[in-house]
Amino acid sequence: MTASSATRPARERLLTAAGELFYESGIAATGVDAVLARAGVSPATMYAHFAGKDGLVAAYLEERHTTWRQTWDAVLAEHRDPVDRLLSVFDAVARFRQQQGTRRGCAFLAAATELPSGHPGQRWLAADSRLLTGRLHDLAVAAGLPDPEAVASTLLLCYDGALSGYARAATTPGLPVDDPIGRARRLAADWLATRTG
Amino acid sequence: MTASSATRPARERLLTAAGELFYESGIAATGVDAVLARAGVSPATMYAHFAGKDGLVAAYLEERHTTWRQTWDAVLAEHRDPVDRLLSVFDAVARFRQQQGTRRGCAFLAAATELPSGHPGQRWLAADSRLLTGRLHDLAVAAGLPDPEAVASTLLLCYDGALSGYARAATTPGLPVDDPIGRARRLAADWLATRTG
DNA sequence: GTCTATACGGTGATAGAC
DNA sequence: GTCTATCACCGTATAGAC
Repeated sequence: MTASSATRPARERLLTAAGELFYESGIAATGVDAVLARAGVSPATMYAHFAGKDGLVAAYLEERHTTWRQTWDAVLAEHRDPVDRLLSVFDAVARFRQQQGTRRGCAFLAAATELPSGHPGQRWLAADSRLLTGRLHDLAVAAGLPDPEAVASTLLLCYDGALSGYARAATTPGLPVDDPIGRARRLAADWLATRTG
Repeated sequence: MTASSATRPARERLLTAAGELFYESGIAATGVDAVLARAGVSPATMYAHFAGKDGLVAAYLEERHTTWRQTWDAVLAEHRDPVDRLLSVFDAVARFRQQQGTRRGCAFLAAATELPSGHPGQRWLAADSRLLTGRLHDLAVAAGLPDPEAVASTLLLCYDGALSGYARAATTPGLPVDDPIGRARRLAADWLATRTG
């Protein structure tokens, strides 16, 4: 709190608090007050750094997008086999979730349902979709697979399905959730096997 | 339900308006005022029928859950082959979306990200998850498939992935979306084929 | 850059008449 | 049952001092 305020700038503390609260409780349901209280920052300071709540939301999504891309980059660098590189999206999101300590679903899909059209944060939802489809497409091409568009679409479908499983689990007590990401990876791998073989 | 009353009851008009606005614009982002204006109903009338906004939200989710289950029932009754019955969840959701004229993602997954814990509407999110996993499980048993829990989880993963595709498309202009439900159905069918053969 | 205090608007909810 | 009118609150944003 006071110690962290001496070490970390208000802007960073705001982004951290926003990331936690927006992700856990939802964007629309989280008031600016709650973010300010958690960050230990006054309203005026926030408005000196961000263009209102919308700007704070956009900055939160941008930071999350950047971190996610870097995590995927790191995992990608560990693999040389073309199919492993294609499937790395699942390993990367598993690592990302472990790093962030997240337990709910995809922050970008969640934001897609909450943000009104024209919101500055929309840009990062589109960036997430394009990063996923673009990379998966390119990796499919590199693997020499036919119809790389279909490969990207199918793997994205598995990816979204896995993350949606966590969203369901968070709101359905008792629902058995056994490693959706691992399940999605195996499903995608089996499907790829029928195309490479 | 019937046409006996001269004018459509206020309660029904409210549920219709709520269904359209909550689904299209999000629950938290939609004010009660907007629902009242679209339904042509006064505030007091709404509070005579529902226990506040939370009650209206819960009633909206309940109605959607009921309609969805009935649609699935109807599609299920058209098939006798065990695998077709298992895959009917995709045909049913395609028909449901056509009937409702929806273009966005899953209303229950969306609500899962928006509703705070303890909200009366949470019950219907859980009901949706349990309906899906329970039926898929039973249909897998009826089909004589091994590990019916895994079958249900994998098919639910495909189902959620397909609907998430529409959520992405709604917020990412230019993203190619070619029949996610059909893609999910084929993916699930291929995966089932490796288990039945 | 940061804080305290405050103004403003919108939203959920109620009272009372018809 | 339904409406008109109104209230009370909370969340967003700003003004001015340090």
